[in-house]
Amino acid sequence: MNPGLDLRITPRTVQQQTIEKLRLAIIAGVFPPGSRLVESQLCAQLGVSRPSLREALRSLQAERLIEIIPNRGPFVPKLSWEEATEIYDVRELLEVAAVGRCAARITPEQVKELERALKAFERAQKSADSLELVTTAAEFYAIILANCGNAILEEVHRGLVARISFFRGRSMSLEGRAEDSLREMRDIYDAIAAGDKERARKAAQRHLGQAKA
Amino acid sequence: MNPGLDLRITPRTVQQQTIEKLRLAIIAGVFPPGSRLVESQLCAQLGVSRPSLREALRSLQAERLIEIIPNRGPFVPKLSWEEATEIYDVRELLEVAAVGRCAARITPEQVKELERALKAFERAQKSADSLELVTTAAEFYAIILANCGNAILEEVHRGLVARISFFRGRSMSLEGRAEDSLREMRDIYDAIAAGDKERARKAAQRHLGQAKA
DNA sequence: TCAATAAGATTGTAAGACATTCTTGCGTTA
DNA sequence: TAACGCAAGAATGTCTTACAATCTTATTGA
Repeated sequence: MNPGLDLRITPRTVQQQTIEKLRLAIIAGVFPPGSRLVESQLCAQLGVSRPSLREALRSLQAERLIEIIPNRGPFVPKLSWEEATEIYDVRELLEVAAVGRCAARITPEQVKELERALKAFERAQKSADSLELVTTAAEFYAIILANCGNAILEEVHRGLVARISFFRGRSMSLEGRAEDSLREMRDIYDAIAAGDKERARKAAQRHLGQAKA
Repeated sequence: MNPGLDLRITPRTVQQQTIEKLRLAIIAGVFPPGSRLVESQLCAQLGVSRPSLREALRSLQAERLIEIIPNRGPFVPKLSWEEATEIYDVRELLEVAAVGRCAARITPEQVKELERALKAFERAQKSADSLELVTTAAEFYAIILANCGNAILEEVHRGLVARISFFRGRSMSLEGRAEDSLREMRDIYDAIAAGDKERARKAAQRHLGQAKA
């Protein structure tokens, strides 16, 4: 037997589902930044008891997706421009590293996956669908992070991306930017497919540097 | 009035204190990796009710300081060598970046603070106190992270360091390694004090590369 | 010896209760 | 009129109790 393999089936508990529903709702912007989350209302909407809900809220607080002020309750934080910039900076750091690592270890099968993601982004760019652009670009990077060979790197990255999800819907909609993005992402893809670590890092650095502006 | 300044006084709630006590206990190794955390026992030890304790446990779970398997309860995870390596890699990434940023923006006052931390490490090295070595080295880096100008970077770093705290007690005790560390850390300090970003990054890279072995 | 079963322990979830704190509207007063 | 203070209502923090579901362990029987 392989002792490292855990075949345990984890039943989906109530508050686990509560966490996921709330997380998705927050990321999707159902609760806009600044809005308060009233326990009694959420209990009614989700159909769970207050203890279960509160446990879920604590998890989301630890993820920094919500803030909880004692005696005032939880609310969705408003990202200041400063905080958003800091998150973007760290995210860039992680993504550049991930792209480099990915180039050094990617398999042909994963290259195919990445190619599919790139084509999805291309389609989104042609259809000028702003939401699709964001989604497919995120998917492209998610694949890179998933294949960078470091699960921690991926985990931290996912946490940061979740926190700026509301912000990102606004950024990609700038005209003309999408075309540049596609070219830059293709550069990244080419370098990764060629297994050229340094070129991949440079391309990613360029892309993210552009996106910052 | 400065709208960015939040003067709110946050009362220390029961489960906030519970989180902190448990976090410290886990980091300090009171609950060794692999040990189970039984709710009823913790309630009695901490003097809090089960709902409060469970909320605290959810927070720690989100921080990855504990794991909770449904119907089996929480336990302190055993770090595999693989996971530890991944955490170290990301930590290195963050620290090198932080050292560079720190060098570019440090104030004379902060240099003094860093100097004190370095001297504390030097004293620990002379007294050959293994625990002190780990503590003071961590403090040295904590100061750098606190002054790197990016709170997110610091926050992520702190989360990762907490997860490998139990691991680190074992590493620094190697004979001779402390002397090298001191020299390398002095290099980092000198470069930061001189405001030389690239030299600081190189020195940090060298130090962490050494520590990995 | 091994498997099946039953008892005990632990967790997941809910409901209720109460003190504390925050918010808000109203009335009073300068 | 404006500012202050007070009181009522709402929401949260915390605890207790309760019970079903699940896991662990010990016992029993083949």
